[in-house]
Amino acid sequence: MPKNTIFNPVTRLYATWQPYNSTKMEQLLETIKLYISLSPQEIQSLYEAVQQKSFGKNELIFTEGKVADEIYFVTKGCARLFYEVNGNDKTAFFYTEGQFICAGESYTYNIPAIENYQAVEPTELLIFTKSAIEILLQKVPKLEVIARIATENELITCQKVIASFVTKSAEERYLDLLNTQGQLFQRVPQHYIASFLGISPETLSRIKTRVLQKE
Amino acid sequence: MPKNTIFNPVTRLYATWQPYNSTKMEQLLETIKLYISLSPQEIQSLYEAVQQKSFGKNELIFTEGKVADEIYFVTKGCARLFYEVNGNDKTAFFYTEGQFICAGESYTYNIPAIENYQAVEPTELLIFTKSAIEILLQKVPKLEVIARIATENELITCQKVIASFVTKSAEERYLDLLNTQGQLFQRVPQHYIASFLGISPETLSRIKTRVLQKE
DNA sequence: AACACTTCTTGACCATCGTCAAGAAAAATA
DNA sequence: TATTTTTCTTGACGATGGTCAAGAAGTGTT
Repeated sequence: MPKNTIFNPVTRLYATWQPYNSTKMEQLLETIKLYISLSPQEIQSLYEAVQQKSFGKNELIFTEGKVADEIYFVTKGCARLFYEVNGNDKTAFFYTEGQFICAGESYTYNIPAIENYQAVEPTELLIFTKSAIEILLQKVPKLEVIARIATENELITCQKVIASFVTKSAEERYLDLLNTQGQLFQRVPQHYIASFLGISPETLSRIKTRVLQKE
Repeated sequence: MPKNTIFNPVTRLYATWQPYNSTKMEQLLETIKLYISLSPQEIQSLYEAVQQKSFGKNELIFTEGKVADEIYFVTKGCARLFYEVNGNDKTAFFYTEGQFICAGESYTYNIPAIENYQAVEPTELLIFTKSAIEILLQKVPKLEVIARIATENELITCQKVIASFVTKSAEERYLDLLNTQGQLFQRVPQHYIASFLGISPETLSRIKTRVLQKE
């Protein structure tokens, strides 16, 4: 049995049980507590719905072509969303601690995904399978609220990204990212950030020196 | 009393009542029926929650600085989302028949919106005020599903737009738009489309001639 | 410490894009 | 229909960005 086998409720008897790590779970609970409160029993149901998995640096979390049937929650590390486009890959988004990851269209409409997700540092995820979520939501319907809020927040974030592409120059987007997500520059290779900004690595390098000279 | 006054439940006694147009409502019902079925009583509740308003060409539907407390549904015409950025405006999205419009962050978190919405052709909207939605969802909880689906679909659309900015050139984005939303070029001024593609009107004009020559 | 590998920077050169300005075409208005 | 206004196109030119290539800096591995 390979290490880090994903726990699958359907094949429960055969899979390696990955005990949840209470520290990791607490991080999810913190996020949930921002919006609703849960009884000990409800928390127990949550525990039963989730598994945990660790990914090494550069390890792939999910690859295109598959139908997504899991939602991930980042408890540690950083992952990126990238698209494989004729040979080279393009980073479209970063996910850090406290964020949910889901290949939305694939998960919702059961079609093959075009997204890839990869750990860019050692990363730990909580994993909810679709079937586990169905069971969980029957037991604890008010968690629907969390799903709605997570979706709304991601939508708001995406709309801001689009607004930045439409209204701002590459240099402005770089400065914005520096102000709002500065830690990313310490955590992920610059060429990933470049493609997230919609430019080449060389251009990002030149923008950086240009900005430094202005100071 | 100006024509087309927005019906406001709070000032019901003073506002002009805009009777709903059953043809327009049917369009909304068609959209809803794709996902759930409603009893005659539930449809009646929906009718009571909604008002209708017409906008002339170029009329502003919603402007930045206000806190959004309404969701719109386009039954006829076309609207654009634009941002006002030091003097000139930048179009970030188009909404046509069957789509919901909502300044998400403002509506969700009660903060002033930075978005503007404008009719680019004579446009007719169904309007749901926040308070009317609250009442409606208490009466017909299963409409929550529609809210969730509409949010999910908009998220998926936004993710595709971001993917196109990150992975494609301006010319490729133009060709994509032509294939998927070609009618837009017959309906809205080209400089709106240009800024939606993240380029200047002149560049779009040149891309068009370049593409024509390739054929 | 030595080596390999990845990442980052820099230069050269060319392609693309933005801006300004002028005029043509199309649409709205009188 | 005539006139005004808006939209679209085209040219010129400068700014920005992409690509290729070389080398430097930094990481990780043995």
